[in-house]
Amino acid sequence: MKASVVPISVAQLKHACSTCSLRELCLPMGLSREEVAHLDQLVYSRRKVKRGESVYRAGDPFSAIYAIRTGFFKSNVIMEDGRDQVTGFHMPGEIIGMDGIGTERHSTNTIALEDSDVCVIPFSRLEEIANEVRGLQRQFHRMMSREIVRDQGVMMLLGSMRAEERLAAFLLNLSQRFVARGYSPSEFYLRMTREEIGSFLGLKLETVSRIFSKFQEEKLIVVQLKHICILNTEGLRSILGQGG
Amino acid sequence: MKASVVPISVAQLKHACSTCSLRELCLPMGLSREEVAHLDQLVYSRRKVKRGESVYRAGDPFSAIYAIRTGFFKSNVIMEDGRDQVTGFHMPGEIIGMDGIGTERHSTNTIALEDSDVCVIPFSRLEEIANEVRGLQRQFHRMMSREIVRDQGVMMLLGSMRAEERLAAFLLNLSQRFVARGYSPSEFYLRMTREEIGSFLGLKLETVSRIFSKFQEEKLIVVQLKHICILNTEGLRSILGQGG
DNA sequence: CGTTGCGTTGAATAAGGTCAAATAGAGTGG
DNA sequence: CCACTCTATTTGACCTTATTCAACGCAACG
Repeated sequence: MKASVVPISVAQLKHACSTCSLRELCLPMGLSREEVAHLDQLVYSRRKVKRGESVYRAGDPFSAIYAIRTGFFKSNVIMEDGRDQVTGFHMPGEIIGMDGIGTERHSTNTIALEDSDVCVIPFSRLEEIANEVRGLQRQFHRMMSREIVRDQGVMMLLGSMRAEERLAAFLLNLSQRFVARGYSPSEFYLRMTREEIGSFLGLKLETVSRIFSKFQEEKLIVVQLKHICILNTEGLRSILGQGG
Repeated sequence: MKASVVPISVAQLKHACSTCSLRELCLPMGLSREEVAHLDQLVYSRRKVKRGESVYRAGDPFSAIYAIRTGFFKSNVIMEDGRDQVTGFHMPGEIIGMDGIGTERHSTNTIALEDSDVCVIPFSRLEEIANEVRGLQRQFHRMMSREIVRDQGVMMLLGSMRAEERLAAFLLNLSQRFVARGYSPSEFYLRMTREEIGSFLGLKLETVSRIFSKFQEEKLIVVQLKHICILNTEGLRSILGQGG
C-alpha cells in the first residue's frame, strides 16, 4: 500500500502523531511510518482540559474520541438516584470516549483530575482514514477490544475479590501503567481521592483508607496522603489469590 | 453506493443474514438491503454448540467473532487460583468473541448453557468487507461500543448496588432482552444456575436463592426453580435506587 | 488563623458469606 | 415404571467483612 504524501504545516507537525513520544502506547502503536503519517492528517487539534473540567459528559452528542496527551482522568456514571460509580482512570496514551460510538451519545462523564491535554480525533474522519489505512483500522479495533477486556478485568475485581485484593490489584495496575510510560513503578502520586478509589473498587472511602494503613503496617507500601511507595511488589501480588 | 450483486447458492441462502429473522437485532441492524447482501458473503458458516461445550476458551487464538443464532451462553474468566467470574450471559442476536481482537487470543471462555447455534464471522473477512460497506463498518463499531457500555453497566451494578438491587436489575435486564426477541417480558426460564447468577452478580448462590424467595414473598415474582414470572415490574424497578 | 476538604481511626451495626442440613428434581439403569 | 444417584436449590444458624456513624487530625488556602 502506497501512502499519498500530503504536506503538513509546521503548526500541524507540532501536534503530529509521528513526532509524539506516546506513539508506541497510543493509537499509532504498531503502525508503519507511512501509516502514522496518515494519522497526522487526522489528529490535528488539541484541547486543554483544566482540573475538574470534563472532556465530555454523559448525554453529550458523540463526535470524537480523544487520546490523552498529558494529565489524568476519571470516568464515571451517575445513577438517577445520584449514586456515582467511577468506571475508570485514564492516563497519557490511552483513548477515551469510545463509549459514545454505539448510541451517538456519551454514556459516561470523563473529568480531568489535573490540568490535562487531549488530542481530538474526529470519529467520522477516523472511520474514513481507517478505510484507506488497513493498519489503522486494525489498531482501532484492537483498542476497542482491549477496552472490553479491561472492563472484564474490573468485573472480576468487583465480582470476586475481597477488599484487600481489590486495592492490591489497583496499586499493581497503576504501577504497571506508570512503568509503561517511563515512570517509576514503585513510587507515584495518586491523582484521585480515597473516595474516587473507593467508588472505582466498590468500597467506601474509609475502607480504602484502613487498607492503605494496613498495607503500610505490613511494610508493603508507604502511604503519605497521595504519595505512594510500593516497598514489596511481590507481597502485594501475593495478596491476590487470597480470596476463595 | 451501488452494491455489486453476487449470486448466492441455495445452501448459502439458507444461512444468509438477509433471510434471518434476527437481522434487526444482530450485525445487520440498520443496514440497507444491499448492505445486508454483502453480509451473506461473509457469514456463510454455522456451528452447533452443545450444552456445556464452549465456542472458544480463554487463550484460544482469535480468528472469528460469532453471532448467536439460537441458544444461550455464559462467558467467564478463571483466575489463577481457580476463582471463576461470570462476565456475561448472551442470547440470540448478540455478538460474542470481540474480546479476542486486541490480543489475537480470547480472554474469556464462552460456554453454551443449552444446545445452541452460532454464525461464524471470520474476522479478517469482516474487516475487508467493512472497508467496502461503510454501513457495516459503522455498525460493527457500534456493536463494540455497546459492549463497552454494557460492561460499564455491570460495573455500576457490582460497584454500587446492594444485593437486592443487583438481582432486580438482573431480572429486569433479562426481561428487556427477552421482549426484544419477541418473548414474554414477564415469564421466562433461566438457563443458568443460581451459582452462575451469583458469580455474575458478585453474590453467593445462597444469597441469590434467599433474595428470590424474598421477592416471591413480596409478590414481586414467582420462582419455581428456573421458571420465573415477574408479577410486578414496577415493584422490581422501585428496588433499584434503594441503595445509596 | 480560621475554614474547608480530605484522610485516618474507632466502635457499633448490618449485609452478605459460610457451614450445614433438608428437599426436590433430573437423569440413569434395572 | 421405579429405585437410585447426583446435582441444584432452599433454608437456618452463625460468623466475617465491610459499612456506618462519629470524632479527630492534617494540609492547603484565603
